[in-house]
Amino acid sequence: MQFSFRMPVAVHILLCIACFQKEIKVTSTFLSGSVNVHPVIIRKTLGQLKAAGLVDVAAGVGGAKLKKAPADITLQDIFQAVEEEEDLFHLQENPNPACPVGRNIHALLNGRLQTIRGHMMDDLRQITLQTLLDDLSKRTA
Amino acid sequence: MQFSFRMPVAVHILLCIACFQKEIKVTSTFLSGSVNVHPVIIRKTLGQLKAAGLVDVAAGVGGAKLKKAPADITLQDIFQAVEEEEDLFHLQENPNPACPVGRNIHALLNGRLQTIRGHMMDDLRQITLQTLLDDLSKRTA
DNA sequence: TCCGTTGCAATAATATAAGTTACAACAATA
DNA sequence: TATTGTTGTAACTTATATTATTGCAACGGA
Repeated sequence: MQFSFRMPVAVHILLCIACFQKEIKVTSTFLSGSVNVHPVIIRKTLGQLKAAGLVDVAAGVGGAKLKKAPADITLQDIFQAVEEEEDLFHLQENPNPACPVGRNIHALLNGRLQTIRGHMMDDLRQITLQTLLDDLSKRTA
Repeated sequence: MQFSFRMPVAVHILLCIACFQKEIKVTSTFLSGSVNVHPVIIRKTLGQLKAAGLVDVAAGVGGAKLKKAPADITLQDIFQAVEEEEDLFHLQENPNPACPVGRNIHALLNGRLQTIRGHMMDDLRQITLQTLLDDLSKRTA
């Protein structure tokens, strides 16, 4: 059990845009070739990133560009743009209210799991696109 | 996208055992009634908890008991007993090696995401079954 | 031997994600 | 204006993972 492609794919997309937007027109077909994911998934993800204000996508002519500086885009921004779930774990919906454990299990776990999710968000916020770009240029040097 | 029932269900099971093991024989049928999950799932989960050394299950006669003190069972123990995945996110398997981003995306993300997962484990380790039992008795008082 | 239970396998049902196809709308341009 | 390449969606299919269900052998005590 783990999170899906989405966030990593979105990061990949944004890195490609950051690297190539000055040289070429970054289309969903181009991105599809680098990420190796279907163009429609790319467009859907791009749409979520656009809705989150992270990128601009040219309507007819095509091509995506970053809307913010890489240092101002965090993994938390990206995560929240593409993942809609509020909870880290799926809790069983109908525990038995006649059982003291069943009656309280949600209350016991919810707060604590939300706290953990909050820490995860804090961690994601520490990583910016610029961090990754710097690391990338080190590796390609 | 989120983690499945498993961990919360396992926690529910262990709490029920802790609460009722002195009074009654805690069978998978009984647990099924409180958690509201199919008995076979209960037995499977119980099997994982047994393999992890957290509970003892009586073979023919039936009934489960804690094998360790509630203060010595952490949510991390439970999580690891029932979730086998190593990675938090599913990375795209075949990015394009001809693209500098595609060639390095795994290296860029893997370490950072593992660190985040490590923090999550640290958080889970801070919560013991005893913590939850104390909270539970406050709520039922 | 009978009974309730566990352990396990096989299968079905369900949910979610990803892939695929099709097509309207858009903007540049020949 | 027609053409071209692209985006934005919707509908459908496929793949995968999780949970539910059924069936049955094995176990241990009454």
